[in-house]
This record gives sequence, structure tokens and C-alpha cells, in this order.
Amino acid sequence: MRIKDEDKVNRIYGAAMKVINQEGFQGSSMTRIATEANLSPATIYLYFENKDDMIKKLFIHLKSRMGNSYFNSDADLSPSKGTFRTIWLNHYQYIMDNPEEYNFLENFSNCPLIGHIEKEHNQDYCPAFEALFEQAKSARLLQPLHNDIIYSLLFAPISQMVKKSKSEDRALTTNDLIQIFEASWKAVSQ
Amino acid sequence: MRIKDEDKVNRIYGAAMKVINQEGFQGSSMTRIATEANLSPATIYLYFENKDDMIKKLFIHLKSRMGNSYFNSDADLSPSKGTFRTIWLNHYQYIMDNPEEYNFLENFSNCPLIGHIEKEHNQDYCPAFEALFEQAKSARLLQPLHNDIIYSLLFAPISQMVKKSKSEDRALTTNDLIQIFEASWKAVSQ
Amino acid sequence: MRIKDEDKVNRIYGAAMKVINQEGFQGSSMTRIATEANLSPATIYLYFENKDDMIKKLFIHLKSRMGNSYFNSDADLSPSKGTFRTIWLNHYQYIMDNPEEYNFLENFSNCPLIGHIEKEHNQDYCPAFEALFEQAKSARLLQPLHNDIIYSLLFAPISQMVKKSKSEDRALTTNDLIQIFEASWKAVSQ
Amino acid sequence: MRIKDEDKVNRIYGAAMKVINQEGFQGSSMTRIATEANLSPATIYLYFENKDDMIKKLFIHLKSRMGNSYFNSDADLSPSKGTFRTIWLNHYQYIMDNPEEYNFLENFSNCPLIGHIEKEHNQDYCPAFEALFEQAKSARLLQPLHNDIIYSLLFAPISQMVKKSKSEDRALTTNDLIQIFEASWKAVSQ
DNA sequence: TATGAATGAGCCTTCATTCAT
DNA sequence: AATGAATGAAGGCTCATTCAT
Repeated sequence: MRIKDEDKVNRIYGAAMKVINQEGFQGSSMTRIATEANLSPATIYLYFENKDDMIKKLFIHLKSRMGNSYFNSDADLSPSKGTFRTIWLNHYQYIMDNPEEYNFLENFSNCPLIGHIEKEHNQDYCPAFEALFEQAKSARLLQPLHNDIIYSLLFAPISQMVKKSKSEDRALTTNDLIQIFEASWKAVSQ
Repeated sequence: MRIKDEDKVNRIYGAAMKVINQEGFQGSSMTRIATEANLSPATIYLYFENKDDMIKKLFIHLKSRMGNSYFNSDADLSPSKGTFRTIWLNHYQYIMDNPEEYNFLENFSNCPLIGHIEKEHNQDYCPAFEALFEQAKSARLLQPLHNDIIYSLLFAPISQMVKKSKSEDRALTTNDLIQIFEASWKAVSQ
Repeated sequence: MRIKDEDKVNRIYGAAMKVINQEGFQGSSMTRIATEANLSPATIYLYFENKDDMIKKLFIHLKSRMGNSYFNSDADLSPSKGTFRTIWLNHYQYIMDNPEEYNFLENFSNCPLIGHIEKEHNQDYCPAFEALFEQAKSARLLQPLHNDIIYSLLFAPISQMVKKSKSEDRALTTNDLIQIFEASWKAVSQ
Repeated sequence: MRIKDEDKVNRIYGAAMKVINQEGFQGSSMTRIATEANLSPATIYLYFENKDDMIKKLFIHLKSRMGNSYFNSDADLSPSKGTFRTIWLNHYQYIMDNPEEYNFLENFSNCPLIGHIEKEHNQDYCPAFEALFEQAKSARLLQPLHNDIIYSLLFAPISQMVKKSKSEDRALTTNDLIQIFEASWKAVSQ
């Protein structure tokens, strides 16, 4: 008998993401995805219960990848402006390098199918954040705001700018980046 | 499409939005939407070329409604922190009051179907903004940043917070609002 | 708009029965049945909820047709051997004339899908039988047996013989019929 | 297919029958049957050409089992009413004891798939019957009818009654049995 | 204009069967 | 011989769209 090829799951993930981003959720038929992954549609069902299951698991998979990407340089995590700038740039880099992934996450975190997954997996993908935020608040580096608020003030603007720049085919300059980070930092720092 | 049936178009818009938000995009069949609007599916095709066309026009319609809502109080538009706070709160209020509409816009502004519409209609929905931003920059109220950047710094965080609070069934307090606005304002003001 | 053609249901019934008898239950796809009925598969779903629903309703429809066939000559129903012979021959004639229908009923009255329908519809298709049997027992024409038993003794043998003769491509002679009826009558008569 | 694996064939038969009776013909996938038999689906294909082949052989296998059951008490086979009563009761007992098997045989003896098998195997499963019937006719115990007719008169009623009683969850009493046998006997005896 | 009936294409999923070990 | 992975074809059903009134 053949050996189950665990990497096949990743091929499916990749194909699904590609198709969904290219043709939209509507156009993403299982057959289309299977073709993209060089598989028979039936094979997908050896690895996932059904389409919903596949999408959900893909979502979780990507969410975790994105969470990890914030800290992908193994720098120290001492609470300093520099640390936050690094993380912030990592985030920016991730969006730029993985536009399909990010797009997918953005598109589907609000859809009903995904909705209730987030709650279960919300905390496990970036526990490191919580710690860092708390330390920075204790050190009076950050304002004493709820973590969610800090997170929004820090990352939402750059995320939106990247999306806008992509949709308008206009790249962000280094100067843009500096301006956005400095302004975002003003918002959250003490 | 003549004036007297403009109402029918609105009924279709309303039904489409309701169905899409209730059942998700997948469940939004033309027949289902027609039923919701008390129409025959065939009738929809008298007013729209096809489903894509309908969705696109619905999107533009809502985008414009949202753009107008920023200024729905007929206050003055002199460039002051108070004016921005009013606009900011109008935006917040709109999201809270029209969650279905906002949800729809958020969900679909990034999907391939919608993607290229925005460019054509990006400017027409808030020309007033441009003017206000320019004035405020001249008056050294706002930092000399690109309007898109100001827009992101000002509105992206609150938008994300509302989404998050909705998805977690946790309301934002008045205190949250004040904190978020003040921080956002710090980011953009001089 | 088009007028819903109620006769279409009968076309579907006919096509379904034909296909099922020709290719067996396994081979009876909705598409195959639709083709046989000169319809689109989707059209069937305008008249039936789903395949099961269609089969069930077909079963009930045929069951009732068969029930009526016992009495299709408007002869008197006085309890006499002649009456029973007439009914018995009507039954025989029905099987011979509608082999597909009878076959269908025989095949599926024991399948799980159908199983519980019978109970609901068992009595309504031959209330006349009950009355006749009771009268005949009172008149000491029939033995005082349970109606089900009389029914089985009277009709099961001929039904089985017809099936066997069909499957072996050997017709029943008039003499066969007389012998079978007379023997069956001996079984139930007093 | 060699002797030592004869057991595996029986495991397959058992599993197939169990699954078919439990889930109906529709639900009886090869994988499901293989699982029930603690085998790989591929293994079934070492013993049978394909699914049809398996079903047909299962049918023949069971038919022969049932044929033998008529004579499972090693009583004498002298042509007497007592002998026929014994055989008749054996038949009844078999149906009651092996409802799944009997159900399977009843359900599929008329389906197109099985149809033409019977002819080939009709005679080999109860050659003993032929002899007994002939002797009984010679001895003027039975009427001079065709064996098929005698067979139908004798066994069809009780078979139908058992099916009916099962489908209505109502057991046959000893009295019922006596009545049915005596009436059936009246039909065929001289 | 307006409609309900009708449909062909396509979707998700399953299944009998084969592959490769 | 035996198996679990893999698959192409097909099935039930839905849907955007058109027909015919």
C-alpha cells in the first residue's frame, strides 16, 4: 500500500488558498482546488471531512502561521520601542510577502463559517503578545489601554494601508512606512 | 430603469443585503433574494444584468450611503478636533446602527468580484473628506501626511475594535470610545 | 409564465417506474429518469422534495392504482364464489397487464425506505375488501379466519406463480389458472 | 480461491448481508462491507470479480442454505401429511430464525441484477422437493398439479404472512400457524 | 412589466475499483 | 496474499438564468 503523504495536506492548503484568492470563494469548487493540487477531488476527502472542515482548518493553519511571523526574527523581546518596531515591520513584511494568505484571513475572519472558530483559537496563536504588552504597560512604555485596543491602534492602520496600496497598485515607500509607524506609536505610547 | 421603479431596486438591495448577512454569501440564491423582496426571480433581471452586476451595484450603493453617513449631522465642517470627533463618532455610530451594511462592505471589499470596482468609485463617495483634510493640514491641526494615511490612522482602529467586539459579543464602553478616539487623534494631530 | 403541467407528475412516475424496472434501483439516477421523462433533472425537484419523496409517492400512487384494479369491473359484490373469482381474476389481470407496476410494488414493499409507509396507507386502498370478507364469513362462505390470512391464501400463490412464469418466460395456461384458483378457493372456503 | 480462505469468503458474505440489511442496499458500499468483515476493500477483489459478482454469489449461497433448511431435521421423507407439516414448519422456522437472510432473498430475487441467476440455479437447491412431490402425487396424497403450483399454494401464504407480521410488529400465534397450514394443506391435498 | 415554470451546468460528495507497497 | 491510499466517474441536488405567458 501507499504511504500517506502528509505533505499532501499542505499542497491542498496551497491550492485552496490560491484558487480562493484568484476566483473568490464562489468559484472555489473542490474539483478546481483538486486540479490545482494535482489530485483527485476524492483524495481531499481522505484528509478532510468536507469542504467546510477544509476551509476551517486552512484558516486555523494560516492564522497560526501569521501569529508566528510576528516574531520570526529571534530578537529579544524586551519592551522597547525598537522591539515594537521590529514586530510591526515583521507584520508588514508578512503581509507583503504573503498577500494571498493575508487576504484570505482578512476575507474570511468575518464570514459566518469562520466566525466561531476564532474564539477557540484566538489566544493560542499569539500568547507572546499578551506578555509583551503587559510588560510594556508596567514599564510605562505603553499607555494603560486594553490589549485589544493597543493591538488595533498599532496594526490596523498599516494593514489597511497595505490593502489599499495593493488595490491601487501603488507601493508604500520607506518614508510612508516610517510615517505610519511613528504615528501609530504616538497613539499607543505614553 | 425608470424613476417609478426606483423603489423596486431598493427592495432588491434590502432583500439581498438581508439574505447575504443572514445566510452568508453561499446561501444567497437569486430565488431566495427574490422571495425576500416579494418578487419573482425573473423580475430582478429586469433591473440588473446578472447577479454579479447586482452585487456590484449594491456594493456601490452602500459605499455611498456609508460615505454620506460621516457627515449626517449638519454641523459645521471647520477644521477642529471637535469636528473630527463628530465625524469619528458618526462613523462609529454608522457601524453600530448598520452592522449588516458595514459587514457586507467589509466582507466584500476585498473579494475578487468587487476588487476593481473600488478604483472607479473610490473618490466620489467622500470628496468632502479631501477638502477637510487639506484644510486641517494647512491649519497645522493635522500632521502633513497623505490623506490615505490619516484616514487609516483615524478610522481603522475603531473599525477593527467594533468588529472584534461584535464577534466576541462584548460591547464597547463609553470609556473605550474615548480612549480609542483620543489615541487615534494623538496619532494624526500635530 | 408557463402553466404548471400537472400531467408532468405522471410522466415522472412513468419514467421512474420504467427506469427502475429496467435498470434496478441502483441504476435509477435522477438524471436517467429525467431523460426518460424528457425533462431536466431540476424539474423533478419542482414536483418532489427529493428522490426518496418521489419514490415514496410513486409507491403510494401505484398501491392505490392496484387496490382499485381489484374492483375495476363494476360487478356486484355479493359474497359468492363468483365474486371472489372475478376479483381474483382482476388481480391476475392487473399483474399481467402491469408487470412493471406490480414488480415495483413487490420489490419495494420490503425495503427500508418504504417500510413505514405501508402502515399509513394500508387500509385506505382496499376498504371494500374488509367488508366483503366479513360478509362472506357471516354467510359461512369463507372460513372464520383473520382477513390477512384469507388474503394471503387467496392471492399469494397466484402472485408468486405469475412472477415465476414471467422469470421463466413460460405463460400460465387457462387450465393453470383454473387449477390455481380452485385450489386457493378450497383453502379459504368452508 | 483456495480452501484455506473459504472462511474469508464467509466473513465477506456475513458482512455483506449484515450491512445490506442494516443500511439497505444503497448504504452498502464495498468499503463499509470490508470494514464490517475486518478486511481491506482490496481484499474482497481477490475473492470476487466485482460487486455484482459478490452479490450474485451471496444470493446463490443463501438460496442454497435456505433450500437445505427445509430438511434440516433428519426425519424420514415418506410422503405423508406429517412430513409436509414438518417441512412447512421448517420453512417457517427458517424465516423466523434468519430474517435477514430471508429478507435479502425476498428483496433481491426480483431485481434485474439477480433475475437471470435464478434460472441457472433454480433446480439445484431443492432436488429433494421434486422427488417428494412426485411420490406424493403418485400416492394420491397431493392433487395432480404442477410442482410449481403445489409449491406456491403451500409456501407463498405463510411467507407472506410472516413478512406482514414482521412489518406490523405482530407475532403469529400457534393458532395462526395451525390455521394457515391446515388451509394450505386443504389447497394441495386430495 | 411581471411572473412562475423550466433548465443545463455545475457543485459537493461518494463509491467501486485499482495502485503501489 | 493483503492492504490502505488514491482516483475518475457518477449521483443527488441547487442555482443563475431564460422561457413563455
